[in-house]
Amino acid sequence: MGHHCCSKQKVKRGLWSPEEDEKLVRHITTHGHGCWSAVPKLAGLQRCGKSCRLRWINYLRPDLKRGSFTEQEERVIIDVHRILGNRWAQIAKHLPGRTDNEVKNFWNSCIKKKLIAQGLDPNTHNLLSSHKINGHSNGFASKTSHNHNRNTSVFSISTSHSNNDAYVDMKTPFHHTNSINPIPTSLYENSTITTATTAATTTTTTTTTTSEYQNPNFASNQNAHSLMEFGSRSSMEMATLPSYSLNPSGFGMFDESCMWGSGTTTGLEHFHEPTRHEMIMQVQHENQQQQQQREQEKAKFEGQNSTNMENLLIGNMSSNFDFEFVESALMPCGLYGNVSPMDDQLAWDC
DNA sequence: AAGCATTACAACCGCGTCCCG
DNA sequence: CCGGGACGCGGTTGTAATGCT
Repeated sequence: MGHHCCSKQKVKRGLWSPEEDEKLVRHITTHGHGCWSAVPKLAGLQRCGKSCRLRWINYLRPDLKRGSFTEQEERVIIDVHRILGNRWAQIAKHLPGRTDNEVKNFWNSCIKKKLIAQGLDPNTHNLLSSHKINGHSNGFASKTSHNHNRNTSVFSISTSHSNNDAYVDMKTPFHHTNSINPIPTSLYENSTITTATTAATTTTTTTTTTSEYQNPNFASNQNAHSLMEFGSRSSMEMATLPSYSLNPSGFGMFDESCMWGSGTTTGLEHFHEPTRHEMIMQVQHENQQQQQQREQEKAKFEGQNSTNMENLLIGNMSSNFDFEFVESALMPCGLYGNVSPMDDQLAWDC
């Protein structure tokens, strides 16, 4: 059965033969495709126009880049997917020479599995529930907990739990993060920072939702429980991650208001045990803000080519973002590399 | 070596959107 | 405004290649 556009014709389906490819290429290179529904007849093919279009776009187009995806391309896919979700055509626009079909297949066959293996939900880029924090001995959890609590106000952390080398107070809504993170380093060759965040400069511990790009899968169903799912990862797992980021999903990374030292407090002295009501209100408030921001950012993002994407991402860093400070002061603290629990206080002090 | 399972990728299908008469 | 054709997109299926027992 052919498509409606060519239902009158007897069309072939399935894999294309080299002869068919040749006919299609010859026709399009000499005449252009014009109206696709007319192509099969003009090219002498027993195919439906839609099939010809697909074959050309996904396989025969001369500008296609063949071969496996590079690590950089993979990072871009993950990053953009986190923002846009399964919008393969949009994602593919950021990867010259790659098609939406190719990106989609690569995602389903490879990236998805990698993320799952790292304990990340490929749809939300959040930690899977099976990877909730269950112990407190890992540095990743402690590091992220520190860096998150500064902009999540009523939720706070404590490092005073003596039984654990780095205790995480799970009241913190860990999903609360700062936009694109990580950004592939290769996209930012002129920048001295290897992991970028937006530099929303919150100066107090009151709730401040920073810019955040999230895909629809992540957006709407957050609740107090799921917010806690961002959690631990063993240092061994962390060691396997690319150096550009602690968390390839980009979620739950840093609170720059703490890291960049723009605030007047360390956060640690602002311990406040939230009431249940406060927690609920907090979560609702954040969800609302995030939803609005996601919509705005998504609108901005759509239609951007890769160059504009870089500009957009960089543009979201505030002007007082101190790259040199970040690189010189934080890199040694392990904030951009593998993290050990021992780095915790040191990083904070930075 | 054979059979089965898994993987990777090409291709199809259906639906939504756009455009034009 | 409406209807139909063309196109684009995302989900799904089919199939060849590869790996494993």
